[in-house]
Amino acid sequence: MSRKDLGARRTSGAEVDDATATILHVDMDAFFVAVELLDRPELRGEPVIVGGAGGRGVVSSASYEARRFGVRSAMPMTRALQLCPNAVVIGGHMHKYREASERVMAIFRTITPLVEPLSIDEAFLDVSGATRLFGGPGEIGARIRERVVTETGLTCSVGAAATKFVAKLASGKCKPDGLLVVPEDDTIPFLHALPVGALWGVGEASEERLRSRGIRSVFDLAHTPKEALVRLVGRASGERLHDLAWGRDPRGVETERREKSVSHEQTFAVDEPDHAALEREIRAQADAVGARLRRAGLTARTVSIKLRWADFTTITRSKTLPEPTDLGRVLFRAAKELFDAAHDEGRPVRLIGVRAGELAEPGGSAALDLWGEAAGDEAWDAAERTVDRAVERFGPGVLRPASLLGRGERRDGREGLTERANSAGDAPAPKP
DNA sequence: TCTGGGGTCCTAGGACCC
DNA sequence: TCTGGGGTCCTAGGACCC
Repeated sequence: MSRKDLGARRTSGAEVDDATATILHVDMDAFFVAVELLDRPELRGEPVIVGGAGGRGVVSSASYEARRFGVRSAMPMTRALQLCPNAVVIGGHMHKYREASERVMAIFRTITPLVEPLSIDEAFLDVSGATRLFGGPGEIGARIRERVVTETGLTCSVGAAATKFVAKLASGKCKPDGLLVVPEDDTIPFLHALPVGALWGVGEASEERLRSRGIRSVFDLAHTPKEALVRLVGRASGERLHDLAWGRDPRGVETERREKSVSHEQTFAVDEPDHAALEREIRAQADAVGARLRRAGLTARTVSIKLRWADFTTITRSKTLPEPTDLGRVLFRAAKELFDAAHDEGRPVRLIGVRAGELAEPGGSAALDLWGEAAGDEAWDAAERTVDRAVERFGPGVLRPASLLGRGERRDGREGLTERANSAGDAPAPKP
């Protein structure tokens, strides 16, 4: 019996009690490849790989035909082509995948507003409030699968369970093009049969450490004392793993998540030894990061750079800015400082990257930036126009000159601005 | 085989303050 | 005079995920 049949059987009727399995995990099948095949139907049934075609490319997505040869995502392309020399390699088109992703997520949102996109090609849905309208979770899962394929031409797999991580395991288990409901009562036997590596957060390193203590299955994990796990993999992971092994996962479906950092990085086709060339790359990356911050209406308070040498050793260097910023110029200045201190002239660099962290909605700080930009040498009315711009950009509720710019709020010691700003906020003031 | 680009989270140590 | 413990912030590195 194929997995597809299994999925169909499991949800076909009354024999499965799905009332408790109200969290759905929907995962698109070989997503990037599937989107490409919409434009190139003649490749259907062939081994197809989406990924970096160059010497240093890796596999992003592989068709199931290619997977039969052992091709996996994140595998170096050279290796993939050794395993499967006849594979058709397609470079990625992220905009197409993003568009397709939006269409699919929109379908989910017609079922329930409680949708948590987990990545470009998967999402959690809380359907506990949708059962009256659409039937049980199994029925809803089937409906979603049908709608996705008829409306986009893409297939997906759906797992349903009482908790997020079991739903995700379930969708993985019935892939591709399947559906699996794990009722709450079946959770423990379902989990305990899995290898530890199946658990979210157990990668190669943890799996190896656990194996060294004879812990191979989730059953083994569940029957290992929590403190022993903590000693093996750390406090947070140990406690979480122990909970997961007993089906405990209190996380709800969260519709809003705010990004915590924005970054760009680049691996060179050939290692780059030239300091000036590397600096140009950093400048371009810092500008791109700044542009993204401004578009998202965010500011960053930390800047980091990442350097990977020819031998693949990787370092990061970071610093906290005196003021949050969304300006590429400011990000670059900080990044260049870090780079100059970290790079030995002439040492070949494989990868370089810039990241902005500690993001915030620019309640006060970005408004302060605008003030600061204008105030350096500028006249009073220029500063006033800046306030207008800030209000226009962030809304009147955000800018509160008296409290934002009042006593001791400025951390850069530009006293004159504080003084003038105070006057502006409190009462009309004479021009200086 | 030789390892992308975008992220998140955790740990640990040192500085600093109370 | 010498010593403590806790909290917070900053930095670096690493595991992990898609």
